[in-house]
Amino acid sequence: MHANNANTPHLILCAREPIRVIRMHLRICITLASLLTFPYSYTMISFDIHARLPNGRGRAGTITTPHGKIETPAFIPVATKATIKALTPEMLRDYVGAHATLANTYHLYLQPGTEVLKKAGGLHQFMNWSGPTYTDSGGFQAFSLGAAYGKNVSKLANVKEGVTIDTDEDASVRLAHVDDDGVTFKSIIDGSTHRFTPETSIDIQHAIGADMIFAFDECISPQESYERQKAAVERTHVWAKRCLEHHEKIKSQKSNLKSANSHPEVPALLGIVQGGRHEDLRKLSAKVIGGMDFEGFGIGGSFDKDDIGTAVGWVCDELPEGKPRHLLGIGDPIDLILGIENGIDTFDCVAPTRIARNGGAYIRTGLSAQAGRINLLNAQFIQDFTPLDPECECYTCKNYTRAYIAHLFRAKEMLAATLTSIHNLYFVVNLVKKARQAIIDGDYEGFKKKYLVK
RNA sequence: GCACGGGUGGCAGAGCGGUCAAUUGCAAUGGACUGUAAAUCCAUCGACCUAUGGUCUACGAAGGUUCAAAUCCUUCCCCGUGCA
Repeated sequence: MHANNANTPHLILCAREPIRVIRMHLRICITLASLLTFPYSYTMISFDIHARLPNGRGRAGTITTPHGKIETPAFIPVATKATIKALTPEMLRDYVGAHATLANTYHLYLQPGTEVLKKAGGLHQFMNWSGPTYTDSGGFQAFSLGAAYGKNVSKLANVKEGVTIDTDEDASVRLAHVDDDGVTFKSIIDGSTHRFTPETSIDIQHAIGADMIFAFDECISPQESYERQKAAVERTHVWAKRCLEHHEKIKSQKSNLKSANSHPEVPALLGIVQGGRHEDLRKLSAKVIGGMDFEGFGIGGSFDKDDIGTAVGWVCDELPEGKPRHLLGIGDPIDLILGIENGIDTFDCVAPTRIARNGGAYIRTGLSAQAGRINLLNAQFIQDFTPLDPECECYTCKNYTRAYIAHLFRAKEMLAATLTSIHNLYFVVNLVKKARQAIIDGDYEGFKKKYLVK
């Protein structure tokens, strides 16, 4: 089942029947397993693969959750604080066409807190999003509020430009400190101290109530040494096991609480692979995490800016075939294409909305790095009465001009963020949808040629 | 008309003899943004040049004092307030 299909593309392309049989077999196994282990709780998720790329990695499928389906590959917009910034959930559904959202444990734990989430009836009801949801575990905040705090450090490094070692010893300014047992955070809201462990992260995520939750991992800077990367991988593996055990414990508790009319919903737990830019660490992590009983996988940590696809491929080749793979925090259009062809099923990323709020709009002419983006604050758009992207069919592009949105940005009107966020999210969500269709149609290369205009 | 107060770079507004091409904010120009610390951050912002430095022109205008003036003095021109 876990065979590496990278070298056997013909098998994938030509033999549809065997795949269907394997898929059926797999579903039966999963169903049986969940019936035997957790007879009283509703699962969780299932994953079906419908088509594959000739390279054996990329695939098109469907994740089924208690709140609906996600057709994969899919781009999952980020709703950190239970809101897609500047958008209503209705806009996300009707104008963007997104299938799911991803919220954040650390942020929702601080504000409004799990009691409010529980009383609201869970994340879906609270934010009025009826579709599938994820929560991230808070592991990333150990990085962004820790080593990266106050610095211009991205989790993407450019190896060609050289990677400097992080020698900054002034840890006092950090808002997060990691040790073997967990992470001590300071609240970004009021500075109060809070402790996250694998167990508390899982507890909080259960309380928030998403369909899919992530293990608590350690994400570190790409500037850290190999030794430090290795240590983070090992720590992440220990924490993954603890998350899984704690998750199982909560599941059985929920099962025991079962009454005739209650069907406690249990989220699916996804393990996270780390390993930075190092092939051996990535493969090791994928093997270890992939061997644990997660329902899906996240791929986190830092990457080489120029070569995300390769690292993703190392990992996906090691992960079990039949479970969904989520590439955490990656969303540049070019990276989505590279991720998909290397075996990623879902992505989340703040880039489309953050870039939108800062005046940037994706355009179709060239997805290579900066070529595929315009800055609406540039003087040249003040009297440009064309749509953001002339080839785009989103709500914003059908109804508004660059000149108008440029005016809104200069006037600091909120609608600028809304219109541009709709466009950017539509852009990436639909780019991935088109990739999915191309996989199903067997013309991924044609798709790439069309979208990778230099 | 008299008495005060004031005229500083696109705007607002510091500076009140040398360390001032002039604090700061806004505006402007460009850049960055990849599991959201982010409607944020960074750079530039008098002109020119053989450009981690140099030259010139600048703080209403014109003179003057001084080694040195946005800063002191004189006159003029504007603006505000008060009194006639």
